[in-house]
Amino acid sequence: MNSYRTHHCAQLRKPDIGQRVVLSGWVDARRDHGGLVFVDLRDREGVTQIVFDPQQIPESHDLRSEYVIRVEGEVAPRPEGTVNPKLVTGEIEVKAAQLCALNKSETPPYPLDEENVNEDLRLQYRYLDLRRRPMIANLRMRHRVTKIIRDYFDEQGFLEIETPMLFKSTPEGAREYLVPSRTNPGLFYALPQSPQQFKQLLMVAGVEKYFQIARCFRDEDLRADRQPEFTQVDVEMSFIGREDIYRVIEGMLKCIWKGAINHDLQIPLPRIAYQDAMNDFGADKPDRRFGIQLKDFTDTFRSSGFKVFAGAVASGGVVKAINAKGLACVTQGQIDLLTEQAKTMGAKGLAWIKVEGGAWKSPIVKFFSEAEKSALTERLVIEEGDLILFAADKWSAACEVLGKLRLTVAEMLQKMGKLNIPKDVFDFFWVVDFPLITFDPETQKYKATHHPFTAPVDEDIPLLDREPTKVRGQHYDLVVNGIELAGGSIRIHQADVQRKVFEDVLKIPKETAESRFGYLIKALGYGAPPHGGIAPGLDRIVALVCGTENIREVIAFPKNARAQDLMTGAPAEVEPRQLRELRIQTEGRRPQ
RNA sequence: GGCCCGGUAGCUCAGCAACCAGAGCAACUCUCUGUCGAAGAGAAGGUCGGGGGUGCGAAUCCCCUCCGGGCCGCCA
Repeated sequence: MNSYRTHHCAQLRKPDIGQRVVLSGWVDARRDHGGLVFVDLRDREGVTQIVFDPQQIPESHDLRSEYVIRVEGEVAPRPEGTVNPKLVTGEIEVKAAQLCALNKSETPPYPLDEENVNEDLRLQYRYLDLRRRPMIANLRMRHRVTKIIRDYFDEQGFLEIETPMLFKSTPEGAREYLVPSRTNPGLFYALPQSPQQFKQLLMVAGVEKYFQIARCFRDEDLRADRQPEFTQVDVEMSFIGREDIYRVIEGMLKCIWKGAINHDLQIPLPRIAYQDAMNDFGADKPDRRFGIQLKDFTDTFRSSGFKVFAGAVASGGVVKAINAKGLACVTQGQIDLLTEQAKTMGAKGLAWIKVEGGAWKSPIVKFFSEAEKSALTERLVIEEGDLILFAADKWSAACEVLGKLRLTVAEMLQKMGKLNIPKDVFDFFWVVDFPLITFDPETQKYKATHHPFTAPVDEDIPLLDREPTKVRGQHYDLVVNGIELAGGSIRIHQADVQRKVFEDVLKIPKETAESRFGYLIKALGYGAPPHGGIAPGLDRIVALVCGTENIREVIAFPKNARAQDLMTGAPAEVEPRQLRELRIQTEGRRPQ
């Protein structure tokens, strides 16, 4: 028998009364009555109340928060009226016969039962933070989800295969973390942004069904749902099409939601086209849990007296609007903020109408004809108290601006209590029919919407040369509640098509394509099977089932917004000797 | 790189030009045999993030700067 414990701290119940037990754990709370001392003893599983008689055990007065102790004693019923219904062990207590202090503790830098504590303090003392009940629950949930995923893919005949962390730089995508090579002075590895190319090579190798709980690295700016290192459920299959991917991933989600939070997901999931998502919600990952859909008024304003709208239409653009129901109460300051937001996204301004006191209050409404007004009233269902926002621009720009404003006004309405989004709704769906390539105005070049290995939809292949932006990719995103949870595609498996995409469509010089991706094209030439895959974000999945929006809450040791580890102090300076070995010279730290 | 919010005791926060900057909790000392965020008493704890400016007077107003968080850009 283990000498530290016979039971854990959430185990003892009424039937155990009279038993001699040993418990070990941390002092969660102490209530010293002088002639009687209560201690809530906590371990990973829960809390049990210990009662000390200080006459028998005088050291019980000296216990403090987070001391580690071993207690031997007898399970006793709590006296009439002192049962604690908040604890599963609340009907019993342990009368201590022996106390052994295994370790003392410094006074914790912040109270562990406090909900709202500065996150940098929590990150600095992460080992204490993880002792808190919600954090233990999150770690446990992550373990459970990961196990469900492994079991699921195992049952489906997948092999879990590890791929290298030290990879080659492929600067097309996200900024990479570079690792200098000592044995090849002056040369660098890159940490993978994802195991994309290796999993395709595994398909060429004939693995057929691969998955991996894979760590990925991206040296980009952080967000609440973005860490520099994060985990993907990386999946790839051979001899399949898009439908097979949907089926496998939907099955995985159903198992996770059932096993983690006992929630029954309805599958198959709905699918919406990229074009429709943009038209109706102004986003390729729309949050459909609330209405406020975009409406198109391009035809209404084609020959309008309001030249801003008519002009936008004349130059090939569109006019779109949303109705923020009940938001006419916004202040001018808030309108200015919304305008500012629209401008940062490239809009020249923001046209709006407040419906207040039975009148349309707006600087532009005087330009509108009666026909235009009635079209707006009818199609936007305008009523007293509404706020209408317009965008007139190129199709994609107008959609994106209103899509972002839609999220902002929904947030404002939520804060005012005028919009309620239930917590337990999971609106899952697939977004499909993305354009294969997009024109990037910044570089004035075509670039892959997803990545350059994505296969075009078969019947669109003839358009590759003539109208490349019309070509749809066999790409799919999994979206839930406005969050992109996964993205993937059917890949190009013919070397000549892959070469054509690199050289003719993306205009990557032949030599560059060869040096960066030559091994992949070469591999495709040796009998690559048709294949495709997807990569759901594990951190986001776990955050969803834990009910948090911040993935730092479901990562044991996350980085802060500057990608620093506040506990260990990484990143840090290194010894000059280390740099010499790597033949690296630095300019030192950037002066602050 | 841009915008927004925040920084006052160990923690959470109040104070937002005028007694000497406060409260709750924690820590410390003491009292107490049925508490469960124990209670009561006492004593202690502050470069008001830092620097500069305006004022008779600044935690409070202005400027600069540092730190934390959120968002935009960025994330093939």
